[in-house]
Amino acid sequence: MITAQIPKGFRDFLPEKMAVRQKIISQMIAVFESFGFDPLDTPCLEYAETLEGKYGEEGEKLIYRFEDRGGRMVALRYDLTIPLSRVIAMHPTITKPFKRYQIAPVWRADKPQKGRFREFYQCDIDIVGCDSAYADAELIIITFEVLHTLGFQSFNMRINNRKVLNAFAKKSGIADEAIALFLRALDKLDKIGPDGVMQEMRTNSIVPGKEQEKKILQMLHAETTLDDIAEYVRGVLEGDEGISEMHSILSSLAAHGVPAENYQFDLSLARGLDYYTGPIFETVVREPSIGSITGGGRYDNLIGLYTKQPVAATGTSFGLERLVTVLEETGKENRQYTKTQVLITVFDSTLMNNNLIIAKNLRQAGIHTEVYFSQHKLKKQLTYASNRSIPIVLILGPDELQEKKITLRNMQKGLQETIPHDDLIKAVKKHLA
RNA sequence: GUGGGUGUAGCUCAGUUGGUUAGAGCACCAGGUUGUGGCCCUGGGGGUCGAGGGUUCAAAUCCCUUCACUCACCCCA
Repeated sequence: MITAQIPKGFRDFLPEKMAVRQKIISQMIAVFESFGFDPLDTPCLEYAETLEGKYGEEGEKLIYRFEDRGGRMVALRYDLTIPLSRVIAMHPTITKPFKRYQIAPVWRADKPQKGRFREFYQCDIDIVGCDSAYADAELIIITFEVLHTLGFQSFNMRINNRKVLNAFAKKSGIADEAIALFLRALDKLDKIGPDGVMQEMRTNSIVPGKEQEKKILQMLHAETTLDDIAEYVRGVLEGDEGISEMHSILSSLAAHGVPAENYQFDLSLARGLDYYTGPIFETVVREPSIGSITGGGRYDNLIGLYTKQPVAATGTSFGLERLVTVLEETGKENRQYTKTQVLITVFDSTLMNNNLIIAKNLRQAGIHTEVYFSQHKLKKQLTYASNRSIPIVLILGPDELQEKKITLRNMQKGLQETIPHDDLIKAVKKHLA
């Protein structure tokens, strides 16, 4: 027996859901294109080895992988960044810097919960073949523009840099093998506080001594500024580079007029994916508590894994479902989802051809028109229009036909008028205005 | 992957210490109104009580298994 279900963490999108999604997507694309980004698409399926070994230990477990009929190991894409890197490696002659956007589903074999699905849409923007920190800054500026356009009020874009983090770890005497653990502990600062982070570092025994512990704790406090960190890592080449990138980014954001309350340097931002090499960033919203709604960073070494020539790249990603969830919970969703503007009701089949001609004329005038096909009672036809929030209903029965007139009912106002045939388009437009 | 919570009508949920034909509101359908949605009135349809097994004279209720949903952790968009 077939049970009418779909796999856990997957979803159907009914028209009202699609309306919100499409609105977000079209506004987002407008912003992307205004910054010179072009669309690019890649297949859902990749060879497993293309994806493996890129995301780190935790990410690796979440890849949907399986054997196809030919015995090849394949995998559903886990994000849009790795497939893009593969494309760049396969097409080395593509003009750079290459700016692209992509809005497409990705799959993660995660346990679903609020704002977290096994299939979800990422909206990615990437700049390939440019190592300037201004490229990273532009991604953050676009993030702000998109969220601002969508009507988001309180959001916080956290910015950090892997080079600074590495230098921070090095100065604190953390061994190279322990850096992943160090970053993971650091990432929990929000949740468990400085002492909690230190506790976790102690249990993993990654800090060599008391002196280093004291230094780290000092850096974890909220008052710590970028200058304090710069002072701490001074002399480590990587650290100095990272600090200078941070200055470029922060000044760039200020120059673009991004409000200071919407972004900040945050030493505790680590990001889980292994492939980041430079600036990293993510956006969080306070309510609903849903984790991050965007995230990204620089991945200069990734493309080099597929080809001999390394290519610098940076990118960021919006979680479409999470954007929808936030907009819904803050009450910005749009209830009237149909695009239909006019419904033509029918009395009996002899009048149907007449209705079809009127519908054709309305459509030619750019009006979205739907014809009711079944000879249901008028009451039922009006209920249908009402349930779908169709604003205008045309009624043409024997009475109207005789006088060459049409009854136009404005469903929102509950008013109706009978007008001559020739005035129809003008009248409809008047009611829609 | 680890640990809680919840599964009863299309939806949101009641259902007493196990006790006869399992209820309500909303939604749906029909009529009141033979050419008029929303408000009101009347009536109606709809349930293998998530699934499988067990205990019992008797199970929505107790026990076991399993599936699904949900929340937290891990991690992340």
